[in-house]
Amino acid sequence: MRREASVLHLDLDAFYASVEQRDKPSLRGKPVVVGGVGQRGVVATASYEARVFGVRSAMPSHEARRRCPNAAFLVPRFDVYKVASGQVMGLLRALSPLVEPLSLDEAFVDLRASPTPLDLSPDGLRTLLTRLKDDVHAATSGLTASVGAASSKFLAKIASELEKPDGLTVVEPGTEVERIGPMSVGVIFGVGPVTRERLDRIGVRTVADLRQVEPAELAQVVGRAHAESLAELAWARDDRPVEAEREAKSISVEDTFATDVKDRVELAEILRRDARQVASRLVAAQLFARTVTIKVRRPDFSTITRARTLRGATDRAEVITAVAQSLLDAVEVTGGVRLLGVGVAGLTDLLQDDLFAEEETGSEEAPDDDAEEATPAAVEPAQPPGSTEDHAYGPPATGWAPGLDVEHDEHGPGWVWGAGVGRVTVRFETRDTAPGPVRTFAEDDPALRRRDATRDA
DNA sequence: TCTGGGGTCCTAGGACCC
DNA sequence: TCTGGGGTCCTAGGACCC
Repeated sequence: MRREASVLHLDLDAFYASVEQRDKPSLRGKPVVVGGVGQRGVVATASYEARVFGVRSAMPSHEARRRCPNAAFLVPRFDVYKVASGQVMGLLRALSPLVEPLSLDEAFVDLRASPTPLDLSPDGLRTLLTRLKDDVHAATSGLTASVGAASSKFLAKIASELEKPDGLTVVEPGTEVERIGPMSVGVIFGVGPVTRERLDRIGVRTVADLRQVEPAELAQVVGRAHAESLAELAWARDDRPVEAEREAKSISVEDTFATDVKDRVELAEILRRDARQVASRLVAAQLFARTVTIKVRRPDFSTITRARTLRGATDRAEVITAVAQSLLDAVEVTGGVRLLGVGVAGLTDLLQDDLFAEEETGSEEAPDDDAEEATPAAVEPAQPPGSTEDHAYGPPATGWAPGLDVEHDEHGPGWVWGAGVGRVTVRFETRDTAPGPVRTFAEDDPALRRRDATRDA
């Protein structure tokens, strides 16, 4: 805890949905839901207009449709969100170099680390934050942020939530303990539904209630490590530093299939494709991994993971594929698989470790008990590449998912309003136009193309 | 027509070593 | 052949976050 409210937390309001409303004038002021549009999709972000109908993040999309059938349901356009996020992070770094992004739409800033001294008095902070919000609005062509400043990360994050959306709250140092006392324990980062329920059973509902619990009892209910941090946070004691550079600890790729997959050959192909993606992300990050993990979710939603740690690290797709495949071989899948994923952990940037991994899967003889799994050569040819590219688990066959940016030779730029039964409906408008007209085309109309909207800004 | 995808951190048990 | 304790590494599962 600091003497001054020098920790800033910024959170962009309904971020994905707000970007969509910015770029699609006809959706401004209307309910918008961004997320998976398939049968098994869930809501990533709902606009405030959609929240009125009870649509929430992580809700199944079909439930969101039931609650708000008139909402526009769009797939995420991460490339565009990344551009906006980068603009906002840039503004934060201009305030102070010590910025810790939590996601595309959220970050902490340590204002104490500013090279030029800032006025950290409550009034000074309100001025600073007001200007920051204006700058965000201008730089992103209209997005709003909620910001909070306080003496710790914990309080700053609570502060930014208090007046959402478009909020600004400075928690004056010295008022923290009384401020959070009446709040639900759920405001504490790390207290989710399960912990809340457990705390509720011992009569703890508010942060102030938490202060009355014996440490031993708390540890019994939520575990030792968790208990210690909860007890501290209940008194607003939080010394966690803002950390700019956080190194990745794992990389993973997973897919939930539109329909459950039972065929092992098909699963092997998916596994290989996922392993290739993981490997290319390792290569891009110049990292190597020692542990390979697979994740299998069954139709009843039960989920298992299987992991194997290699003697050395690797970034090779063939190695990751071979290990993942041998792990999958030992998993019962006759009932079908709903989700399959591949991940790596134990990351290192030491190149020489890779030599060991090559040994492991490269050796022809494998006499010892703990000898490695099949060689890549034995696994790779199991299925001709590309044979299952267009699949139930992939994107829609035509690629015309609602929300995507397109361009038509005659009508210009627009976005996919809907697609199906061989047709695509497009609304021709952009961020800088008035709401535009809607037209329908054959899905294979040669005049219609995907468009890269990241250059619009 | 239940329940995404990408992560982090913690716990608990077993193997293994000294 | 009467039973230790600490430390590290690994695996599996689960809570939680955005």
